[in-house]
Amino acid sequence: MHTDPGTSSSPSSREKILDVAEALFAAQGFAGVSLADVAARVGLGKSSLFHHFPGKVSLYAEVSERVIERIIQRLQPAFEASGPATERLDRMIEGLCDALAEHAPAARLLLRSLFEDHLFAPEDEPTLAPVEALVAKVTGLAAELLRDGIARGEFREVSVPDAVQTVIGAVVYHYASGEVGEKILGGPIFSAESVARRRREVTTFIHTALVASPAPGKA
Amino acid sequence: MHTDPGTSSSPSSREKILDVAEALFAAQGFAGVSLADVAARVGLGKSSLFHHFPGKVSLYAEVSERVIERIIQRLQPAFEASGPATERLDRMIEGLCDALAEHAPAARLLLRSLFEDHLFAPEDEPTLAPVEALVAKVTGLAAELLRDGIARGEFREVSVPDAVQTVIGAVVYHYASGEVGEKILGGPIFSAESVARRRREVTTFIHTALVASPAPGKA
DNA sequence: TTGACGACCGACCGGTCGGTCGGCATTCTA
DNA sequence: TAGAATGCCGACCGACCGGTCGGTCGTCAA
Repeated sequence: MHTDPGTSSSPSSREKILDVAEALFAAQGFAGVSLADVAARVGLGKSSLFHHFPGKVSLYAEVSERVIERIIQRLQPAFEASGPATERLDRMIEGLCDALAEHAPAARLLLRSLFEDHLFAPEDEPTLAPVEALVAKVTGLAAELLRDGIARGEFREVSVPDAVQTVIGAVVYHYASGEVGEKILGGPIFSAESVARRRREVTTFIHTALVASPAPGKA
Repeated sequence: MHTDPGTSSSPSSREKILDVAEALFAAQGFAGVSLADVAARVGLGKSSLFHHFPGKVSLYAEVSERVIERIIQRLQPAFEASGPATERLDRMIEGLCDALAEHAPAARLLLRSLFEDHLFAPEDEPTLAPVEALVAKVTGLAAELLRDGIARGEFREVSVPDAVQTVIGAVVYHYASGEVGEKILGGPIFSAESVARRRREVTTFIHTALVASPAPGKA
């Protein structure tokens, strides 16, 4: 009947709006983006945006949902696998790296979505609720993976919530760090070689930090 | 003669403006904050803000400078010490944790300052330049510490820029994670016990990840 | 007593914000 | 061919934005 995100309604304009809005929200934040700018870059009149989305917050929420869903899709195999926790951990981090690396705005948008809670009125909460649910889902699965690894004796006995927080920060921040990160790296963040090196480095870093036994493995 | 930031001019109002602006910028971002709101919370008329700061970007820049300078002050002893790199590393991370923990808005403001580059016009660059310089200084010192530790054989042979990025993300993100972080923790972020636990966990995490030899130390 | 000065204010400016409204094509349906 | 959606648009609205302006008030030095 109504908006069926995926194929029906207008397959072109709606997706284009989401793409443009995603890039702009990531670069300038919710308050820093004007719908007139979004519309102009898509090639539509501003009022046409309201045909596809009831308002700015809804557009922002849908953009965020799309980003997180894409990441969850990448992490699913790591969570569903049944091997040793160390391997699932590596697969999770690699999947997260890949998801963030192949879609530049994702990391910034993700971190921003954590910061910009206080910008929305209480009446907007139901609109944002699905996003919060998705975040809670993925962090819950990560915590479960860590708990399992500790129970199996594969990981040190760390505080699981703190470890989840550390992993999120260590992985996500890098792809959101922009110019500051590139100045630290001395080169681009999203080049093929940089992405590959980052994946290797951060996976080893977290692996080494969590695994109890001395030998980090065959890698 | 004119504005001497520190003690002269109006010791009260100017500091109050900076305090209020810091909290608001951290919570809502540069674009999300209105000067009218700042003025109202300080208890001044909006036009009085322009008496102390030439404009919004200058206010933002000075707030950011103050935050980063406070952090650098905390890290100084770690950088100036001359003991083993492992101890300096621990001291650096603990200092960073303390600085971020005792001043709640700091972490969010810090991360935001990385994200909100694209919000400012080229003409604002000279105003923001001191902030970038301070960030470059502290990241440079951290990189130096890591390089030294590797040269001494105390740390694994990691990619130093990546390790710096990982440390920043692992430490800073947590104190900026807000409601999401508290949902993951299952409790407050800035309570005394939470801060102490976090400090211990993240220090051990990074220490374990970087140090080649097994024993993480006495702490 | 005077006069310069810093802190402060209300009123106001041009411009931009998110959002609304009525209407114009095109296309699908019957 | 009637008619109902659908996608889109320009014009418009009230609210709010950062910033300016002219002026008031208390303080302090001469």
